[in-house]
Amino acid sequence: MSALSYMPKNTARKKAKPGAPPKQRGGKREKNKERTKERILEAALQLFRQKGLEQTTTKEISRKAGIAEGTLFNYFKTKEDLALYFFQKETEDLIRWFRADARLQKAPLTEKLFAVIHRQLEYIEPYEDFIGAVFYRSLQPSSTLSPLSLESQELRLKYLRFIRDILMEGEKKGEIPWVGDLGAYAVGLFYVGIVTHWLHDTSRGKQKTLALLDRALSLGTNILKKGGWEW
Amino acid sequence: MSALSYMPKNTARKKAKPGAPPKQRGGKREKNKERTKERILEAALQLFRQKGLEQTTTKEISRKAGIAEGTLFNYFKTKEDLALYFFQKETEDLIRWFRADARLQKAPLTEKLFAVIHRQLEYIEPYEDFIGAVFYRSLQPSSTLSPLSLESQELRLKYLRFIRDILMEGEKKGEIPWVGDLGAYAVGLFYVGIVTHWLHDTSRGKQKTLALLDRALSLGTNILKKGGWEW
DNA sequence: CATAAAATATGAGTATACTCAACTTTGAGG
DNA sequence: CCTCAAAGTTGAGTATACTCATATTTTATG
Repeated sequence: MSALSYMPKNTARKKAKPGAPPKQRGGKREKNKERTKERILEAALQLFRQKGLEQTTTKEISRKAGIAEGTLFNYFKTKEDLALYFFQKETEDLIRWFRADARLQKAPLTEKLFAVIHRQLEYIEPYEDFIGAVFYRSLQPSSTLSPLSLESQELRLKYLRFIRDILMEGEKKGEIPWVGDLGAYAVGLFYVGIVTHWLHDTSRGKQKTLALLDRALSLGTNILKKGGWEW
Repeated sequence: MSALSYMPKNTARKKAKPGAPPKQRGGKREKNKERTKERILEAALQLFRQKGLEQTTTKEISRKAGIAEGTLFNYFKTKEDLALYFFQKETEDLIRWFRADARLQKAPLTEKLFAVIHRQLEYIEPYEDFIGAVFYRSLQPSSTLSPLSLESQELRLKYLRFIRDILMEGEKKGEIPWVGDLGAYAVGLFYVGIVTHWLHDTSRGKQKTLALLDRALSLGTNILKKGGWEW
């Protein structure tokens, strides 16, 4: 072997796409990443439901997902972020589900809102044990301390825009007067209240919360019809 | 020295009050405890305001308070508990302050509620940086995971009872129809909304939130006067 | 005052969320 | 197939909230 074989080859090789990311479809890399993310989410969900958020360690999640502990943090900035992911996914599913239901599109506003909130409660039911720890944090405004806040803000905005759209349909059909963005904000706030009630509700099948939900929505739309919003 | 001096004296000494705690007034022990608690709170408040909740370590707080790190946990179960303490104290102060103001006792309901909420906002202003992190947690329902929840529930109940009393005065004077416990709950929920708005409000002196507070309270009482609550 | 029990303080130790420098895998270009 | 840069993985290391066995202080009692 000559010394030459150790010399660096001066074949000024092009960097593989230096600026924009390659983003090729169906590559092994992308497929693996997706599978790993799925495995983390599955492991986390199972453990959160089993032992709650605080009692589940990131070490456990990683072991169950078959990865190193450090890898988990390549996928989710924090453990809280991981928990919040379920909400993000649910919000997206919720919007898709609502838009796909033709009958619901024509239903009265009250029914629409009831259906939306009811579906959300149904979804969070299995997570009851760790939901309290995560739900309220998703409301926190952005702060330099929490790298999560931006994302949870985005989630909140997506939800508010969705509600805004539903209300606007009601406005157009003359079911309620113009309530603007504040209307969506009020519904969001109402949802917080319902979840709080739901978390405390020990009645069979959370019947009390469902009853409250029904009555409060009727009350709200009735008030709006009477023009209570003009102030 | 004889071996006898090592023998246990068999003078069957009475245990100093075995059952009930001594609870003596003005003792050195009680005085020291109070002073230490004050020193911890002072140090914590200063640091929280300076660097926020997350960035402040318990080691720092202890050092500033002139105690060992372990001692801090003899006074407050968790760091969160320490932060929550400010709210507890404020709620107690708030109730005292309201009851001491004779003019306010006779004012219309809207003014009472505005005064109460406005004072709360004023109080939390200096804590803005860490309030978001603590405020929403104080809403979480009890859970075996969080040893804090019981206390924060108690705090919430104290506040709700206070609001309930104010509303009851309005009911008696015929300012609003009977709203019951749910009325207090609604005001509490409204307060959550106002604080959320306040946290996001970048207008000078939080003017927008104050305007919203004023208008929303008028709207609310007007609706109630019209009998909107009957459902 | 002397003593013991109870209350409180202490800080080294533990558990765990998260970081980071070193290692491995992938895929484009030759 | 070979090379190499970029992407991704790894687990030992770090920071820090909280625990607990031991030491110290206070108080009640003879």
